[in-house]
Amino acid sequence: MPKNVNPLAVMVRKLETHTPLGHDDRAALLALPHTLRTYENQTYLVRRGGDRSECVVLLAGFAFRWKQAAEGLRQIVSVYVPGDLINLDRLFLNIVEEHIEALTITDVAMIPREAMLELARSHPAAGYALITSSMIEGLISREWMLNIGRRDARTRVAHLLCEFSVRLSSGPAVEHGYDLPMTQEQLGDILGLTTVHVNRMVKSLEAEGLLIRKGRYITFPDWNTLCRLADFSPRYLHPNDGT
Amino acid sequence: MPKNVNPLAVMVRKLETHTPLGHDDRAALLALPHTLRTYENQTYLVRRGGDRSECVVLLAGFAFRWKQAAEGLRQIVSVYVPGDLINLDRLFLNIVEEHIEALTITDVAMIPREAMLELARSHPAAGYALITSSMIEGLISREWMLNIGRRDARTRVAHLLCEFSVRLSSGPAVEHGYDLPMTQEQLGDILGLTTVHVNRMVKSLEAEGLLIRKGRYITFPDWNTLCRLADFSPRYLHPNDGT
DNA sequence: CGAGCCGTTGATAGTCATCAAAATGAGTGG
DNA sequence: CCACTCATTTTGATGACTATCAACGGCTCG
Repeated sequence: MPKNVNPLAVMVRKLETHTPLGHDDRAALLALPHTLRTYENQTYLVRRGGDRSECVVLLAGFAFRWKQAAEGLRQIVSVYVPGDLINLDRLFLNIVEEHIEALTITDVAMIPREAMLELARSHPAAGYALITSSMIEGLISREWMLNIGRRDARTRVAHLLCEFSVRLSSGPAVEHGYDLPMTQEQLGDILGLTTVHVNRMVKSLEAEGLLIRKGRYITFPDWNTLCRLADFSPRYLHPNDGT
Repeated sequence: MPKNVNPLAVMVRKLETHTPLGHDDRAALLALPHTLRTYENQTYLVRRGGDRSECVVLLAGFAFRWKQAAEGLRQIVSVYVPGDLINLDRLFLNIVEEHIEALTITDVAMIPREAMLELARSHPAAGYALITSSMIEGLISREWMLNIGRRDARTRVAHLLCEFSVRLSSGPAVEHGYDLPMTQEQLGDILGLTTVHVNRMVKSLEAEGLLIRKGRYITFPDWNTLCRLADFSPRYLHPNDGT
């Protein structure tokens, strides 16, 4: 990250993809007091019963939120990408059954809770943007529910890979290829599948020429066919386009 | 509903279960302009591309939100009970891939969008309460993801029945029995199972004496055992208790 | 009384989990 | 540079859970 660039700019840029902001609002968001931290891979960003006094913004790297069933099986319920506010809900709720963990090395900004609430009062449009981002998280959750509940394993895997492709590319012109930030075991924990079966589905997509892998880097030679097979449409990721 | 009672009282009561409100805030919520409507069973309360100018409050009856996969399979992603704001997210998002449908005959109040936004500006605590209720909806969604993704069919069914039992009983002292407002097919659409398999799981629970049915009315002779078997803990439904 | 929805049951098939173990690859230290 | 370790990916064999298909019974309602 270059010097002299406000670290929160990545968050503001993200908010502006779905909500228009005025100069004042943008300035107020960038002026939020914050402290920067770096977390290692596989450490908790937010833990059960942890501190509720700060809001965490993901600046670089990836993180995920998970829950656990009685038998120890894990379900990943959200994945966060740079610019995301990863625990906005903890401004309002005492959440004890969910954990947020770094998927890679991450840079985050911690913003005091009071500053967030005050911002929402003084700059309604900025508060509106924050709430909107949380509502989009809900949209994604519900699409995941559909994915897990009503699509077969291959379609599920393909759908998730498509979603990441869109979420990780900032602009529409970017090629559909990226570095998958997680293991197949973690994919399984997102999709409600076992590691073994995820592997077989990935290989099956590869065998059909819909996916090319070089290590963790994947590309999609035939994006349109893949989307059709995956039952994927990016509409739920960009709900306010054309409105 | 008796005369001289403000229909929105059911909503305010619900909000107060998770967020304390002052007299002013309560009064402002009750003073929201609204029109009352009744919807028949199986009609759309909110439909794709529909009107975004009003917020719908469920006063009596039940409703659900659903999405559809390519093959026509349906996934129910939320169920709403009296007092719920069922489309708060549409104040912020243009949602086209989700529908909200009445499960029973329902009474609703329609509140103009502008009045809602103005209320949030003039009475921050009331706005806070509204957002909190939306965050709780997110908590439930994520528990459903865990349920669908990582629990077997019997546990899934039992968990859902436990959840409804808690959500439908207003007070802690209420017995754990209620009138199930949906068919087994709809249960399947919530749980990602087929009708046939839901039926078998329900019967299996019944055979073990964990469930008694009289038509749609169900009771739980051994609530504690059922909760254990269902991997159910009501914590996610009452996130702010003890905080 | 017929129509239609809902719940129930049986037989069969298929998807995905489970168990076990071998490859691959990155990182470490000698 | 070469063992060596460890996480991750891959493969095979087997079995369990759930879907699918088909049909029947019960109930409500016009």
